[in-house]
Amino acid sequence: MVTKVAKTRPRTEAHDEKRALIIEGCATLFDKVGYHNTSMQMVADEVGLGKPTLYHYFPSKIAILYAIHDTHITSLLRSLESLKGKDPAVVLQAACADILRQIATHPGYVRAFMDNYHDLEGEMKDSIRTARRTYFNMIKDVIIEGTEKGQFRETDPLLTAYAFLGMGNWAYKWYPAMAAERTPEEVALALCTPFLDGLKAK
Amino acid sequence: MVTKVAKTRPRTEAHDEKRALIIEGCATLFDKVGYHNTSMQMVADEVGLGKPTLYHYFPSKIAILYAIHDTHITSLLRSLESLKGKDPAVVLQAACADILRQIATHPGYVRAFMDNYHDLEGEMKDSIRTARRTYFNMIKDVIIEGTEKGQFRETDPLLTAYAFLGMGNWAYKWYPAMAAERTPEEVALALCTPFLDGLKAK
DNA sequence: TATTGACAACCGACCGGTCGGTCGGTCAAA
DNA sequence: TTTGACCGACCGACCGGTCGGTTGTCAATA
Repeated sequence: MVTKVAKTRPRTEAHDEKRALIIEGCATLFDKVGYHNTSMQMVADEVGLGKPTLYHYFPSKIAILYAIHDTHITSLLRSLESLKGKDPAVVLQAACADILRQIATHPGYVRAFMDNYHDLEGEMKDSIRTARRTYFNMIKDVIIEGTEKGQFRETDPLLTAYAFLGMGNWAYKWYPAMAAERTPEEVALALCTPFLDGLKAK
Repeated sequence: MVTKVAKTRPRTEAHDEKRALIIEGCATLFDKVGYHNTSMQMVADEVGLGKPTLYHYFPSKIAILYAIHDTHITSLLRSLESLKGKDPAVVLQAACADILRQIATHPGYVRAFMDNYHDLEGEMKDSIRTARRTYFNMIKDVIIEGTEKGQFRETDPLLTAYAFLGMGNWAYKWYPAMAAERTPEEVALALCTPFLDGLKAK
């Protein structure tokens, strides 16, 4: 029988595409009416499938919510990772622009990520919590680095990180309404300039 | 018949107290599990009443959500109103402390206010939207005033107001966990200092 | 090359359970 | 005897998820 070469069927090719399609449809609805007001039937209609077919691609509604969380936080982490080594102030402003870009291009992902984290359960919640913590600590470490280099004034880095991320994260409430007129980079500059100037050591 | 003194029955006295009790029980549950995961039966059990009795005090679940929104925003508005005339930077920091105080003392109110505004309907939503706008515009006007007085640098007051409120509002996600160790005033100082310093004109 | 059979994709109909809300009534106070 | 406070039992709607089955396609076989 030698080696088990060809694995039964394609599986990955079209399958993963449909999965992505379902996630996208879900995100659209989550953006419009929120997670709890979105039924699986609505998702099925949005994607053009029967409701039972959704369960060929995801084991449960929460699993889709998890996929959305995972996609979003993975994207943010990868982006922040690629900024390593740059100047602390530059990293912070770029991270802020990242968040705004996600809000502009994937509002449903961000809304679910912000409002429905507590609806995750078990291992899914653990996994996302870990990723969230990693992201937060990376931001906090950038602030600590800036302080140690003498570029930032002495602050409580925990609270400063919360303040900084609050500015950016909160934008999911208002930025979608003006995303057509203002680029993420432009808005990130306006948001970060006073904050970063105040943070800079005299 | 003279003046219509005693109105049929007590009505107001104990009635309003029970209403407040129901609101408080609701807020406790909203804080713990969120609006959508709180059933009217859970509220009834929390308050020690039968479920139908709740409907003697509120016409619907949404009406309780509205009462919570109304209580919260009214409190914030009254507080901000009382700061009129003071120095812009002082007003902003005090407003930030107000928000943090509300988060510490009424976390359920704040969580519902942040996460479930879109679940309000009709006139209730209109009314809260108006109050939210009023509050936001008052903050924006304080920023404009600071700029006109030459105390703040020139900025886009809209985005600056969003940035400032984002810092404070976002705290409902993390401040409850440390509210026992850090006072609202203390945290408001840490949050506002870099931001306000950066905002101040050179 | 034709046959076959295994499996992915798909779904109409249905199920158990829960939810917001109501009905019809009891009871105590005044 | 009126009226507010109260609630056990109930209802219709809807939701997440499943069942049982059909179809289309492709790889192995003969």
